[in-house]
Amino acid sequence: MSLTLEDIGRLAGVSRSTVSRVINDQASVSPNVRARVQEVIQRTGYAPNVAARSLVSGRTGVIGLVIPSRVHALFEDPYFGRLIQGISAASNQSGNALSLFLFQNEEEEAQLYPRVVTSRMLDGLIITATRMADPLLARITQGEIPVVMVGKPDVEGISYVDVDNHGGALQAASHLCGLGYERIGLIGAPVTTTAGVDRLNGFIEGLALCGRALHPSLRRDGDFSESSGYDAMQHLLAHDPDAVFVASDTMALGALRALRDRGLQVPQDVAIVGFDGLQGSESAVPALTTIRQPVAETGSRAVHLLNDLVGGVTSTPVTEVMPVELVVRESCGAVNRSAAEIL
Amino acid sequence: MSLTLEDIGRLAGVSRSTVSRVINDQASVSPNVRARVQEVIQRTGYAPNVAARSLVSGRTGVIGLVIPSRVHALFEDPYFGRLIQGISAASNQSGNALSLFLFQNEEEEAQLYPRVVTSRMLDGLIITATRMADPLLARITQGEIPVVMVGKPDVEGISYVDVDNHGGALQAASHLCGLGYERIGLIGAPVTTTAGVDRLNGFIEGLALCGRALHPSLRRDGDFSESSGYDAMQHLLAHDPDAVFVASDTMALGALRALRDRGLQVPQDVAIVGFDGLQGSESAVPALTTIRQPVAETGSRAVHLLNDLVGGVTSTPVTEVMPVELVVRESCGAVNRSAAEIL
DNA sequence: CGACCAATTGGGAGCGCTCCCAAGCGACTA
DNA sequence: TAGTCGCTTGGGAGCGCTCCCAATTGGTCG
Repeated sequence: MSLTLEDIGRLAGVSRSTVSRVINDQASVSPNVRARVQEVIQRTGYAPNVAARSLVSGRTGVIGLVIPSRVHALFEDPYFGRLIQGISAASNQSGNALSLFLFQNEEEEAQLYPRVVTSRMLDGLIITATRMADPLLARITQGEIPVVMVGKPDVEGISYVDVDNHGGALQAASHLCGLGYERIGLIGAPVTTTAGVDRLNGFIEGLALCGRALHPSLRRDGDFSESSGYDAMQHLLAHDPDAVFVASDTMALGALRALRDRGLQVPQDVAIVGFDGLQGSESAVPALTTIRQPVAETGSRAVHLLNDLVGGVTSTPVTEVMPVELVVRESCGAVNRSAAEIL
Repeated sequence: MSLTLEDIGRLAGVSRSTVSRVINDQASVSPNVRARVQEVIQRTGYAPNVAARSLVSGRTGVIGLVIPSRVHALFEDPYFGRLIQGISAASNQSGNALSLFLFQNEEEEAQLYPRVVTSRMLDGLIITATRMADPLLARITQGEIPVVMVGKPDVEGISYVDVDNHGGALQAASHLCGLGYERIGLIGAPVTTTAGVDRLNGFIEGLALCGRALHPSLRRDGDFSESSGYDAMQHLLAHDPDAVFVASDTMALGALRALRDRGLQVPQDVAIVGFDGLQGSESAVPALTTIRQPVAETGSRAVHLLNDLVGGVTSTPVTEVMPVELVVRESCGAVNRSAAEIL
């Protein structure tokens, strides 16, 4: 039914081995033989059987992307779509296929993960959206397979790509301080994630640099969902903030909605700075000032690190931190401010 | 390094063949041998090498999900996240792995698709988000591999799962007519998609049932993006609609933003009905009346159909249409209306 | 008590590929 | 001219599994 190396060899008048050499770009094939073989491959549309190939080579050409439990909620956030796009693009480019593992619950995870890893169907794994003390991380460190994480894990010895959560939050705090706000609050990301912890600490440090502290009543954590941002903002309003840093754009959208419902103006009554730089932050009303993180690039870097690991280029755990960028739009009040200054 | 059937056999004191029989749940293995083998498998954490297995069986246990070009824009829409979740869950459940193919452009698609198909890495393919006269469809019909589409293709002979776009749009039109609106407009989905065409026709038919027609100046098509909904609504406003059916929730959110920018009230000045039933439609201001489609279930059904095709249960193309449901919230004015009636 | 049968088990073959070694061949040197 | 070397090329072995057939076993029946 399907063509084999042997078939191509017969058609080109050479042996299986020679065809294999041509396909794998190995030296010591005479130019005209190479050309003849390539012509036959082109004409027949032959592609090597990946099963046979990986049976002997031990490589499958497939990398896995694991997004563990509780994603049901998380997928609401456009972040994952962007990440998947970045990872997919880089995989395509490096000649890998991408397998997606979305685990609905821990049971499924516990059942599927070991099988996936030990059945040798993957060359390596990219894992994201883990939480602290995630049972998944314990499995990883047993190290049957190369792993790169997106987002810093809370254990040592695993390669990862992270974004500068700390620096971004610090910048957000400084920006709000610099604009003269006095009662600056925080809607935080879950502190069960390293991103949540880093954004919290960066924010606190940023306030400290301006001689301020984060008053406990002006902090409320959400779970990355829009509605949790809405709820958190409602609580904070009881304590009268004049500015709030919201540790994700999706939650910031919820915060904006809460303010609108209360009839409050942004940024006049309360200024807002978000974190992520997602599509929706630009078309929000008012347009959201935010810390933009390079999501697709983060995914792409993870693929490259993983390929290095798989190819044996790297053997020790590697770490990379992607820069973030403050994007000033309307919600922080900086625009009005400078307009006022100009007048 | 890695365990093989032979190793397990040695540990259990039986042969390779017997272990294979146990793993594949075949008859004619004595109960105590079976138990002994299973114990060894459990203890060692053995999982069969998928490459070796699929080399001989011709099955890989992997299904592919293809989302073709131009998705860069589309991924903004939470629809795809939901779809992927549904497909992933069903794959996990049926013991398949899921490979994701996001093609950034037609070139990449033309290059990768044939290789993926002919290299036998996939048992079957789910394809979505194609447009009319999509070059990808021409390839499919050459039929090297079982394919199920999500969304009706514009050619015959391919299995697919679709949602009742026509019926949903018809229902939206009837609902708005029933509420007494007179100048009912449409922000359509691209007519380069069958969903766009079906929603358009369903809407026109629904108006016709109430003795109305869609005036050309009250129709404007978007491209599923929030901003296209914004733009379309701005144009429609020049023609003074009192209600608009927007053929996707994401575009409806854009339409809502356009109305807010003009200082118009929803539903008092313009009523809105969306289509999709996404998360965001509920927390929109005002909450969006919409036609809810069962996205995850659609994906799940596609996996099941594909498995039937792969397993040889089905051989002729199969078609399935998922029901949709009108979800009445605030933006259509029905709530206020009945409140007014009560008074 | 011997022959036959079903149930269970083991091992060979082969899936399509890569790797390795040996053979062929032309050209170049002593 | 004979020997040697390097470049090409072909074919055997084997990756780990499933499938098939043959061998063994225990039990049953005439």
